[in-house]
Amino acid sequence: MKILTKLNAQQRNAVEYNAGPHIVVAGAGSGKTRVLTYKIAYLIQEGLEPESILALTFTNKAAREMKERIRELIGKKADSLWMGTFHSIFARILRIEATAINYNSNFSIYDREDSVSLVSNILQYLSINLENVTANSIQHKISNFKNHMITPEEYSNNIASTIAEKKIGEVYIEYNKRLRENNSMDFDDLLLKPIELFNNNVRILQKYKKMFKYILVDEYQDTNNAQYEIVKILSPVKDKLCVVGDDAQSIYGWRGANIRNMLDFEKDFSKAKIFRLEQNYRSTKNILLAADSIIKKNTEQIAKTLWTENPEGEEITLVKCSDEKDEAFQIAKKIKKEISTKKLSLNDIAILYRTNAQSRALEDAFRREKIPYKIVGGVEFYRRKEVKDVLAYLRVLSNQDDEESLLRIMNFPQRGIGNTSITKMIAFSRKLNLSLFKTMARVFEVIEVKERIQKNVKQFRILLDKYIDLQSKLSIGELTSALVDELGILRMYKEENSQDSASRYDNIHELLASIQEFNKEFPEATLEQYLAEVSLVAGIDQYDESKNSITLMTVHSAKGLEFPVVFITGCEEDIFPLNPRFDSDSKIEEERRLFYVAITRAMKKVFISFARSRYRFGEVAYQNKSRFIDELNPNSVEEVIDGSNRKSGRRRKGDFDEYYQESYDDYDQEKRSFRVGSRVSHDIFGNGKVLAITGNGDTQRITISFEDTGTKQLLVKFANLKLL
DNA sequence: CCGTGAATCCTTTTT
DNA sequence: GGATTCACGG
Ligand SMILES: Nc1ncnc2c1ncn2[C@@H]1O[C@H](COP(=O)(O)OP(=O)(O)OP(=O)(O)O)[C@@H](O)[C@H]1O
Repeated sequence: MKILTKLNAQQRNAVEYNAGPHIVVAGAGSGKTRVLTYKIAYLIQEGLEPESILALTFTNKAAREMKERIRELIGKKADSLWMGTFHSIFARILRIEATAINYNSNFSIYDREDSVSLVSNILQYLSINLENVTANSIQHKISNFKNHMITPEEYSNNIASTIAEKKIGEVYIEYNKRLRENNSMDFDDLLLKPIELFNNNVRILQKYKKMFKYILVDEYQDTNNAQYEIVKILSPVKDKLCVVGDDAQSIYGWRGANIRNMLDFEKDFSKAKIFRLEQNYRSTKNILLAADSIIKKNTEQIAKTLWTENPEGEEITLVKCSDEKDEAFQIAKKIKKEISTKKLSLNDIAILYRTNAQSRALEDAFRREKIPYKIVGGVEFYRRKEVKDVLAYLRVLSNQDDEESLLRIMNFPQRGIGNTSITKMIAFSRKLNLSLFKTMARVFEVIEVKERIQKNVKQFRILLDKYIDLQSKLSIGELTSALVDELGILRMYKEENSQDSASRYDNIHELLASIQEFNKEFPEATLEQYLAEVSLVAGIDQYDESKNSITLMTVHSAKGLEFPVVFITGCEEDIFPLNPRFDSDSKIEEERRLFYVAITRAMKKVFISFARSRYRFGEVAYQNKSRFIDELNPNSVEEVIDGSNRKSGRRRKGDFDEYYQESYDDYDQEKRSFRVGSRVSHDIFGNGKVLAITGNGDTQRITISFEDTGTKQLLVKFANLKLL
């Protein structure tokens, strides 16, 4: 079998196994994805129909690439595989079966922003105004409930205890009700509704169980309870199920991912077989040594062996910086040096960070130093305001019940329908139990709305009707161009003539081009299909490898990727690991896994940078080097050459605190008494060590790690601290 | 009633 | 630093 020759013995065993449920548990770079890819090719070659294979990946990009690899191995048959993310595959199935769960097949998919705006409208509608509770935080909570499969009723009746929680329960109930009324689903529904669908419709379940003769799941360590449930319900008659994952790379716990799915696989699927892969093909010995020294510090994990035939390789270089600008500049310098001395291409280099906000300083430096870069994630194209505005039009044309989208465009571009009028129309529509869209046609009955504005509404409704009608006559590309043209959106941005509006102008052009392109690829595609596609694109899906440039992204986005050279930036307490102050063990362990993921993206060389101070939330914060740096095996790390003029010149890593301390006074003459590293005492919390000081004057805050009570942030003004 | 500039809040990671 | 809310002038 030709396919199997590209695999080592352990990989081959996993690929050939066919007797029941099995799981491949293995460390980074050991070829888990490769096993899955080859297994699918192998199955097809052995005569299984590609239509009967369901393969679930974490990102659309991963699916696309896997499909491409399979096509290289076995040809066009790969095209009829069911391959995609959980979200996109089940959105597809939900559209087919929508009526069974009382939805229409043209339902809209709400992203986080849409959901927040819906929550915000509900808060107003129910006149709920809670201290310290924002629409944002409630949306967050609701998503969390859904990820843990807690229904609104369950939450309200059994979990909510405080008054605030009861109120949140009310919002949750109303939120789900509105989604249904809007013929819309949020991201989480795309995983919950299939469960509802299959549990309540045996015939539909049987249909899909019969259809999917083999199910394969990549990145199984990051599946949540709902995804587990889906796999469990659908798992084929003879348990032809293969999942692969690495518990040490589980980094989406905050989103409901449950490592237990992985740890309990043997219990959950009877006669499950475990396969292990132990040879790493990606990284140097040094990088594996460093990665291992990190992950060893976690208590909860499946023990794994990982070895490589690759050379020892270079040690990790620590880059000590004074602030985020210095960091960016030093990295730019290192990049140029790497490229010139090792004849690397820009594409070989990735810059990773913990939070998107960190990209700013890096971008500035790369622009100045003329290093071409591409950036993954951040504010994604399809989430930009101007793009979402146009998409909202398309969503209304496709689904008139989508009230959130309708509200978004009601007065965009400005047509003199203000908030007051909209509120009146909404009140009218609630009273008569009509959709807002239907109310628009009867706006003359809404007597509270001024006559002049009634006319505006009516005219707007006529415009929408016209395009709803045109849908069947024009291609989606033509339709959108005509609409954008009639709305005068491009003209509007052109006339505004600011830098901001110029980029909006470009983005609308780009959107139109992307629609045309989609149209060319799928000439028969409907508006719904286009919208479904764009609602589910992630930042990483738009990653364009053909452009010759370095890549900037979060560590989360880098999952599953590999680069010859990796820079891990901002390795400071409070950034990476982020927010250790509210910490539980499980959270710090997830941060540590994230750091492990970061290191293991590298094939040949890792740089780790950290800064003494950093501009954050509008003020300068003094930073401490990340605990993860100290956890690295010293043998895997190069001695630090200190840039400053010191007598000793050469210094070992680990003396950063001292270095820090000396220069600290330069920054803050007044507040000498407390400095990072100082030991202090507090009347209630006891003794502790200062981790960070931010801000000035009355708002100056101090972060202290107390011996007994953990890390706390206090206002210096009130803390009444004594220096020890 | 609408649009604009100032004030205020919040501030992870993402399918 | 960015988004959203608030107050005021048109
Ligand atoms: N048998 C093999 N022979 C040669 N190269 C291999 C082999 N197996 C895997 N590789 C290579 O090793 C690298 C890592 O493989 P892959 O991405 O499948 O690992 P993974 O276990 O999924 O990694 P991660 O856990 O980081 O996602 C890839 O470049 C792949 O081509």
